[in-house]
Amino acid sequence: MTNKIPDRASDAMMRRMPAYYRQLRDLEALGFIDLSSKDLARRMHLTDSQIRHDFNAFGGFGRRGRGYNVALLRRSIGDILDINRPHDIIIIGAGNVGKALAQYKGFAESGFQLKAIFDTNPELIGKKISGVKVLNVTTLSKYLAKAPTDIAIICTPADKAQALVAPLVAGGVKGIWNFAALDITAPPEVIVSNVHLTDSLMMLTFRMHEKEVLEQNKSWVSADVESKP
Amino acid sequence: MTNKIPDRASDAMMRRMPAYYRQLRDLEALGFIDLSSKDLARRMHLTDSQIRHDFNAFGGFGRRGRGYNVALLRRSIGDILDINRPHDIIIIGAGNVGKALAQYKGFAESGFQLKAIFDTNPELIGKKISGVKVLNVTTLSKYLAKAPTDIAIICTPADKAQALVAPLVAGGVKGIWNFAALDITAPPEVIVSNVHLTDSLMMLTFRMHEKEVLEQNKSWVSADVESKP
DNA sequence: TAGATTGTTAATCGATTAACAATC
DNA sequence: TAGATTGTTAATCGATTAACAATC
Repeated sequence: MTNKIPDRASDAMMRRMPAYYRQLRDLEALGFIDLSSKDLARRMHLTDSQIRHDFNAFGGFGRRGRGYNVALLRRSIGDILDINRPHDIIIIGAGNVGKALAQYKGFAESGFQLKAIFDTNPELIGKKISGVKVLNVTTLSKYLAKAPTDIAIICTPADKAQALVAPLVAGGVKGIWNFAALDITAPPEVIVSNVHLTDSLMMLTFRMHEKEVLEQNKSWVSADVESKP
Repeated sequence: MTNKIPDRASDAMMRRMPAYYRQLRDLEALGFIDLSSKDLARRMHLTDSQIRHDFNAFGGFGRRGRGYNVALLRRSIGDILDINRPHDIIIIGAGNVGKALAQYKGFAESGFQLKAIFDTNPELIGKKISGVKVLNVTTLSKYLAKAPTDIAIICTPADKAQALVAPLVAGGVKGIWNFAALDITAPPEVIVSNVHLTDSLMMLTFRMHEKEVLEQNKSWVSADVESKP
């Protein structure tokens, strides 16, 4: 309500925001009207204190004694995430990853509208992937001049990714989601998110291995304790 | 060297580990022999202090006055991540996401070997996706009994995901990477990573929007300053 | 009103950074 | 040896949690 001027949100908080949104969307669909921070905390395995703290960083959307109105809260967080309006996106690179993302249903459900796919492969250019035309990447700048686009998803080979940044930025793209295996950099007016799919698998094996080691240590310790009379 | 008994690593540190590994792999390929925490820090936009702190949580792999041996450090971090050995993986669900992950080259390069794909669609069962057979999901338990598997990647519709956990755990799977649109839970002996692709897009629009708002506030402030005589 | 629950400040906890003795 | 750089402890910073007055 208070419409605070927020500082830049921490990464930790930013990561929680979409989870709040999903949870509230689900609860709204289930017919929930009001919800306390305590209830939400239980569902999301967080503390109620953290939830109130997070929401209050943006001004506070609750009513003392009553809790939060689910629909209002969902809309407010949607505003903060800027997903209460549609976003036009394009995909560059129609290989495995690009094609899969193009066919992915979840984006459209959240208001991300795929408008075009770009590639260099003459066999793909002119064809459609899930109803969206594949265009020649040489026409990218011309396309962006005509069709303002919020977000570009880069799914090209690693060595082609960085070169795309300049035309994208010049064309007015404000966010880049990069799946190419090499981190790209962009001027500060553009947000870049570099994704490394194998990193996630490595984090999984790291935790799997860590658990093994910790359990091994635990049993050493108990063996040690047992060996003492 | 000291082979410390580590605590559970924080999420923040865990996220840095694969990035260290990639960086060191690249530097090793480029022929680097020694590397100081300062050099690595510059390359990765971290502080040297944090890097030494991170490495020392696992025992310390450097030599005072000389820095770190790149090959040794890469191998040590590989050990910590447990990626110096191959891992067998299976994919369950051969839709868009499952198929794309099956065709993704990056996994094999990091020692993640796709051994089987499971689906319910009779048209897919028996066919191959990038050289790997699609099996009937009803044979999953039988398969796991014969072929011990480290990691399962779930790419099924949301309502099918949770039911897979029991057979996977019973079959000895130690890690689950879940792309289904609903969070799954598993007993504590198994590591689960729930991925939400749209969350990443929302974080992008969040930062894009935040930047807009912050800049708007900045110009209000400067307008305010200017308006004062 | 009494009970509930927020908004918000203070206390705590944990992660990052700084500093420097150890040592190559 | 002198210079460099780690390993490690202490200081700082920031995020999370606790507490409670405000108020529905």
